[in-house]
Amino acid sequence: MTENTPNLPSQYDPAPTEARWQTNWEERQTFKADPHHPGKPYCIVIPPPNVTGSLHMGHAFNNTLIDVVVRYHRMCDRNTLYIPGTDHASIATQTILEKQLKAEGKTRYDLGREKFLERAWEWKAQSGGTIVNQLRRLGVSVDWTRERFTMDEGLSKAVLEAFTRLYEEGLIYRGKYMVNWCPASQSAVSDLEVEPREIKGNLWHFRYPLTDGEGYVEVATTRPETMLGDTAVAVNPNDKRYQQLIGKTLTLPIMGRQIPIIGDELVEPEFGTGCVKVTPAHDPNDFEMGKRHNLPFINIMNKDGTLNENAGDFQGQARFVARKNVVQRLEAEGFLVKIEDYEHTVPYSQRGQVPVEPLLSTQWFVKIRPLADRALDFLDNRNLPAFVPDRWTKVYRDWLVKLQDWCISRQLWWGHQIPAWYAVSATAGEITDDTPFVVAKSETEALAKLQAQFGGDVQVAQDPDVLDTWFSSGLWPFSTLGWPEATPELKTYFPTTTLVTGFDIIFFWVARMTMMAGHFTGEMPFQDVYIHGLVLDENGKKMSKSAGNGIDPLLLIDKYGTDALRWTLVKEVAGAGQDIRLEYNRKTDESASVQASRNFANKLWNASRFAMMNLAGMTPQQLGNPPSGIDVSGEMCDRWILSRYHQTIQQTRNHIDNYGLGEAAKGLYEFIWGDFCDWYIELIKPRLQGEDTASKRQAQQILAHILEGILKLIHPFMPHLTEEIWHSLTQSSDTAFLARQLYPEVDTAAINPEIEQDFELLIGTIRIIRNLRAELDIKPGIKVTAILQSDSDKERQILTVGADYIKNLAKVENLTITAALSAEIGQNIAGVVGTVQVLIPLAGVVDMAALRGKLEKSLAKVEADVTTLSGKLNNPGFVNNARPEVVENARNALAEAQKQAEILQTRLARFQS
RNA sequence: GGGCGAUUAGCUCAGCGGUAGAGCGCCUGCCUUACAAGCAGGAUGUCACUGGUUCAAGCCCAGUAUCGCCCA
Repeated sequence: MTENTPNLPSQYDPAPTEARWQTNWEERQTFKADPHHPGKPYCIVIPPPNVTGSLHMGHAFNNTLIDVVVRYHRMCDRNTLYIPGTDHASIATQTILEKQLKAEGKTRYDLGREKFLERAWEWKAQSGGTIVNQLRRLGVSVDWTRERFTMDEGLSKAVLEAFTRLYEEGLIYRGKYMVNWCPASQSAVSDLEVEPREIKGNLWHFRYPLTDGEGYVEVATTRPETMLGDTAVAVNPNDKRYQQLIGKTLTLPIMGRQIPIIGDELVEPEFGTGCVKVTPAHDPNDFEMGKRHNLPFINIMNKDGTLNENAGDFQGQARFVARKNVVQRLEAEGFLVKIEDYEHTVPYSQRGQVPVEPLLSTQWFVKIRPLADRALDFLDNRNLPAFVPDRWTKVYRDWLVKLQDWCISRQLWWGHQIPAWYAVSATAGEITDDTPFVVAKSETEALAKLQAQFGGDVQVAQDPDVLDTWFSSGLWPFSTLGWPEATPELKTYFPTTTLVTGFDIIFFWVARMTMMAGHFTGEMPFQDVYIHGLVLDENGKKMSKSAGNGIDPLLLIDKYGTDALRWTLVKEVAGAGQDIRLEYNRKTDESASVQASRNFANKLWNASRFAMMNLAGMTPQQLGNPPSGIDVSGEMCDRWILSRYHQTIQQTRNHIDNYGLGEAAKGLYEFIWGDFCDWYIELIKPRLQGEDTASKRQAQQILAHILEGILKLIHPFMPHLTEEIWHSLTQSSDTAFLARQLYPEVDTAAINPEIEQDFELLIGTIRIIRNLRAELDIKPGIKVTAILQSDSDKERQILTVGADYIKNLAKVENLTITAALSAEIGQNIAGVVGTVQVLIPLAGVVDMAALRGKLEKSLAKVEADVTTLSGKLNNPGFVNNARPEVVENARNALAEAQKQAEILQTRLARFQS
């Protein structure tokens, strides 16, 4: 230790360090991008979280993975931009607001649209900062000066531009179609926002009488109330039972309406009775049949799920109340045949958590085929975007192939209001299905257009609906860069490099971005799509709000530090796409795996402390770089650690370049804790405290050089800790940052497999001696005598070079390295490594039986090896067919095993005598 | 019903043709002036099952089972 020892605590305290660097990075605009900066651009846009949400483990995982690759590429001198931002989440946000209103006994209609939106913006301002501030605690290296929100001015402009262009190109239309209606949100929802649920329900069988009095037909349904809107009964035209009925007329019970029996191939004769009731306004299949057979479309339902005037006596009843009453009435009138128990799937609205109602209504749609086909063309002909792991390509492709028109209108207020204006003079302000309209970028423009058509005193009203949130999210990779303006950002950073996201939104989001970008920019919005798995809870279950099994990342950050959480999330990722499971104890809020990562952070902290205590207050720069790997002379361990270091650089870079983040992390862990801390630091301690100034200087140089390299290598994973240590180590000013240093470059000349292999013999020898010491229960402070015998000149040479290492790390006083054992070495115990036999003379009383047992066990293992290896080599099939180096390896292994067996037999024989 | 993934040490997971690995946990011994959030040593496996390909199979192929996810 020197007079310049920095006074650092022996335990790393993440909280103050992390807060300090987060503030510092942001205040100094460390991650602010400059589109005019030279260097190959590297850009990632954040998958925008819901603005009124809060940070959950999925966000933590996603942003950690993104931040690792972003920080890495920034350090590789790419012109890097990571854009943060949030999404307005229309349905989710509006649901929250309406709940708040309900608590006050009000509805949104009591407030009116304008006041409601004022309130929505207030809520956004108040809660919107939450998730953004939580993101800061993850230490993400985003450019905060470019933070965006899907409803901010620029992005709203992009939405307006996209909508009007699609409309003018005939790719957006308004029409009356069957949509998924959520009576809870009172809005249409897309197919993706509907989840099927297995329900134990009933199948009701009814009798409909033939008008001519010649009997009945029997129909079965899971939704009895819809019979009020029936306009036909259908049978399969090939069904012999009913063929003759086609064309006849039925009298619909309750309503008394005359409805035809039609023949349609769609009817499955095996289902129910083979006769199906047809309700064209309330079922997608029936809708198609209705169109084919020109049936009336009778809508019996209001937007809130109650029945309307077309439902006769049942008007005003909620749909499920009406269901009971309709069944009761049918039973009373003798039309109910039977009620069966019936398990079936019912589509539920994800947001509203109620069954959706197929409803015929007027909505806006995107004509999707041209957009999807374009995206498919990019995928098939240019492999864009490239999915990692590749298996997601098929999922994405299949989806695009079968994609149907996208309903983009939502009967909500929070969101981008549809830029369509209607001439409502003739309808007293009402917008009907037939009201003429124009699409325009502003009311002024719309008014001008309508006036040109209808004259000066036309009364206009804007479409009250808003757009699906994903419409604006679909523009995110280019709207955030300034589109439709031709900004320098757009020019430099688009197409973005990579999208990192979970598989759950490939359809929702990824496909919509590729379609929108393909259409508006003629390019795919990113080259690669890195799809990661989910964070599962301690029981391997998906974390979800409804299951209540989420683990709060902030709790773990408070307890163990951000770097520890980041490290845990990354190191558990296998390959690229597997789910990860997080260990967690719900009683104590402790996580063994995050704790292990905290311990690793502390290990690096202490190794750094040790280094700084031994550098005489000098920085790596002041000490100067060590001789390059190939030239470094003298100490074998110096050449060894430099070889290991450069190999680690190479592997880490390769892994990150291929999205193998977990592998990169594991490799770094082994190098830092194993090679660097357990071996190199221990090996150079005598030199650091010794008198040989040249040797000491070289050890200091390498120690400092590799430590600084380690800090750089691991910085993308553990940014705060490394930034902190780097400033101490390099004594850098507050304006320089590790985050902006260059990532270490590999020097392949320093990689020396032979040295590494030789070094394994030394490590093995040290381990054997330590093991023998433990067997003999020799206290750590006591030094022993050891004899190393080998017939191999090479092995003896390696042992001689490394003699001091063996003496120091195995606590050996008298070390003999010899080709031939002298006769009088007396009683001893032995181990074997390579073909070196390691002997420690026995002193005093020891447990002979135990030692013999140990020898016998080793021998048995080695003999088993000999058996399998010689069996292999005696097999001509192996020798003739296997690759030469494989056979060679087997020969060497056999020779070594035979030698080891021989040594152990000799020892055992001598031991017993 | 269609598709995808998983099944390896008590637990969490690597390994994807050439004699089974890591971390945690467990056992033993250590407060060795970087670190007890640590150091050293140790034990632990019909690699889900059944066939097949191969000189050689956790690893490739076919099928079976169990669990999970996605789509209808």
